Amino acid sequence: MDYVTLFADVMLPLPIPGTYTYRVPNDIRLEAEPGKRVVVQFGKSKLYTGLIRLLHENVPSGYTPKYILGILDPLPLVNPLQFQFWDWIAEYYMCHPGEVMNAALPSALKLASETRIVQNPDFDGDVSQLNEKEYLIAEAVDIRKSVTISEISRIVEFQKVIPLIKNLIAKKVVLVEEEIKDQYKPKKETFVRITEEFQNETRMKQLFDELEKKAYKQLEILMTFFQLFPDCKDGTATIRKSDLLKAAQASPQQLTALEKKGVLELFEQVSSRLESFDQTRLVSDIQLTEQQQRAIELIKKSFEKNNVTLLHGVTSSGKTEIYIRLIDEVISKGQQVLFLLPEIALTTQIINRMRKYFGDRVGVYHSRYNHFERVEIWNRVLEKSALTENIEKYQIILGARSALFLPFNNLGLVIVDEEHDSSYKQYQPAPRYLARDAAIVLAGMHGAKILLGSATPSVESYYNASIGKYGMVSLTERYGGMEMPEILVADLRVETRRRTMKSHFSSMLIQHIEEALKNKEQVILFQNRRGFSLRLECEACGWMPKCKNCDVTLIYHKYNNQLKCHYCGYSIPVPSRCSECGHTGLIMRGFGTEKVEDELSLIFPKANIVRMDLDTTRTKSSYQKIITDFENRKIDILVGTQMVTKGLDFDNVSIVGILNADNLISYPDFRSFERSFQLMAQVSGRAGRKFKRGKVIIQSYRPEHEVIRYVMANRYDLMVKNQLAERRKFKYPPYYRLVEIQLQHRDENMVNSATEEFANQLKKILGRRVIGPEFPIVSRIKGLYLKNILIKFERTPQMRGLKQQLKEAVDQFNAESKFKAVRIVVDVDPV
DNA sequence: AGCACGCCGACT
DNA sequence: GTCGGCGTGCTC
Repeated sequence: MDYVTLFADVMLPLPIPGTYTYRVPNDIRLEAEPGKRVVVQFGKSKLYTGLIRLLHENVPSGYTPKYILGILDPLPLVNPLQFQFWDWIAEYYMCHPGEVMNAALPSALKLASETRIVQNPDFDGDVSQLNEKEYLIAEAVDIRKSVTISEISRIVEFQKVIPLIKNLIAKKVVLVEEEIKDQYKPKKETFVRITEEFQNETRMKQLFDELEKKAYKQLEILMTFFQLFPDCKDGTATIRKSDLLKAAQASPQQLTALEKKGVLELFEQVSSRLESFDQTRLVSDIQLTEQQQRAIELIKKSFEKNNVTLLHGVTSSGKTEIYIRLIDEVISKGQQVLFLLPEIALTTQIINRMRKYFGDRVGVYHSRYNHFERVEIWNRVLEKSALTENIEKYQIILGARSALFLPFNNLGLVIVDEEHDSSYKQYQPAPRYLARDAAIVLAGMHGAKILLGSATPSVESYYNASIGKYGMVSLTERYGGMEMPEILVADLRVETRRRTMKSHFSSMLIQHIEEALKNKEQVILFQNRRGFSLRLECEACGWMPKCKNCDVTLIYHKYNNQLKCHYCGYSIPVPSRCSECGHTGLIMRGFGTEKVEDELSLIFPKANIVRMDLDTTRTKSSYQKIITDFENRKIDILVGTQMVTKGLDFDNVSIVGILNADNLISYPDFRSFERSFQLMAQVSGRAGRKFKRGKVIIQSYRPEHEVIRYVMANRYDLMVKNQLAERRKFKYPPYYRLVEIQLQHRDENMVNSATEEFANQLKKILGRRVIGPEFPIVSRIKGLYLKNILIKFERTPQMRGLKQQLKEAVDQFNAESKFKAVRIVVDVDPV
């Protein structure tokens, strides 16, 4: 039959502009569809997974298109709304579409030619069902253990590789190596069922009588089984062994006894990696306070007029119950909900809470999941997926910022909790997007409503609400009538002068901790990361060991007794003498992690002190253990970084201490004032018990500072007012939009002159909107010198055109100047 | 991003 | 005289 040749514009996961046109082979032209993945050769030898964006019949001129080598998906993996969203991100955040694709697709969906194929450990060696070519590949894999796709293409014809490998995977002969790397093994669980012999009712009755006298617990196991499956008399009723034991409160030995008697039989079954959860509570059972009830009504009312509503609720005001109610209403209409949280706020506390009400309809998506779990989640959001045809779809996704990219097709509501959190901004690599803002755009494409929640909204969102662009609903009372904590400031100047400081602890803080411990109450101490790190310094001349690649001092790590750079990983053993003056007296500077513990335990020898920071929470389980121990009151004092401020609710904390408020406030950034307030207010929110007002102690050398005064008075409103005035005056967001342009090169002079010239070029089109060039705080990273140019755009409709001009200027500078080798990184709306 | 092509320094 | 450094340009 004659066809007009079909062509496909394919998007590749690479930092290149636009799409590339490939020819669709006639034998698979019916399978081709936008949104499906294809394997294509790009360049001399590389194979990539691309996505079909568009099918057409326009014969390209000037080159001969290559063939698509294979179509990977029976059904589209990406829907048109997603493509529209990706395009917006690429456009707005000035990056390449391929970079967005890279961020959006779970890596397990992007097999490239260097993906290695290995033998499936379950392969029994039976090659009888393989055809000749499959056999050749199987043999190669057997002999060489691991083979790349391009190597296989030397064995068989290039175009046939992908379908052949697909067949071999289906026949369980080979695996894709990434699966091995991620320790992917299908999860197997033991299930229990009644043996054929005992499906006979009289036989079972007989057994019951026997067991009643001799082994009552075994009888209980059986009774529990029959209670769970009251009308199942055949062998189709199965239950997870662990579930049965739990329900019957029996031991494995007791179950084994039944197995030996031939009553029960155990068998293994592959189960989903994603845990299954039962809904144990009904949303309608939530008892809302009057305040919460009112808030829900106000939010709904606000949604009638505004797409975006800001929920400004003080800490512990019960925002979660409000979210749950709103989510319930949206999913009952058959729509999807996206609930975004900052990564470190995605704790089991919040996840379990959602699962109690929504069971298996909640999916969780964050960085602690491996590639394969992510693919499963993707497929359970996708409207039509071959993989999960008969599995219940997720209607609610609880996730960190990357959850924005899941294949939603019918969003009704997007919630961005802790919307002020700076970790919503992705900085490295591109796309450098701000998830909160992108969520608003995504919701707009779906016609969904957006709820931004925070106890301390960002200045931007608060401003948008105050000018009527967003709706706003406030919760001013804490749940259960809990009072706002009392905030005290320990004046470190006075305490230092009077010599009442013990190491880094003021007498005021120590006194309060003592009292809390006496009352069996718990304490949280907060220290930001900067303060936590230990540096080495020469006593005599002040020299500090620096990284040879980066413009930073090295950080001491106790476990391997080395100094390490936190930017590039460069590390050296601890030097014994100063390399400047040769002095041997090198001392530790900074309030290091162990030091806090050591010194605290000297002051409070009986207290159980645990610290929580990146080092002690490397694994998911260690993090969870600290939380659980703290909840169970096994820990008296918890010392931690930002981590202790997010998403955790403890009910026995009477004292919260902020060890050094000053290094928070003194950070040289236009947001430092806002950030310090948010952080201190958030940490303070951890204080308070059901029947007792909590206390917060802020240690500072500058207790008269405005931020501290606002925190003490709990005056978020004044903080914002102050900041808005400042930002208007100095041309910062929300009145102006920032674009930061960073130039990078390993030669310092090159960066200097390039930035100088580029800034001058930009000034020609953008005039006084161009600020700088200036060195960033860390001016060299991984051997590259860095210099920034900042652009301040006013918020007018013409801004789009100017941004377009900026983009052109960047491309032109990249392509034509003598500074081609200088890398340019553009960050729109830096946070 | 990756890879080939292409022009300048330390080695068989 | 070659091997290899990474600067430059292209990939459907």
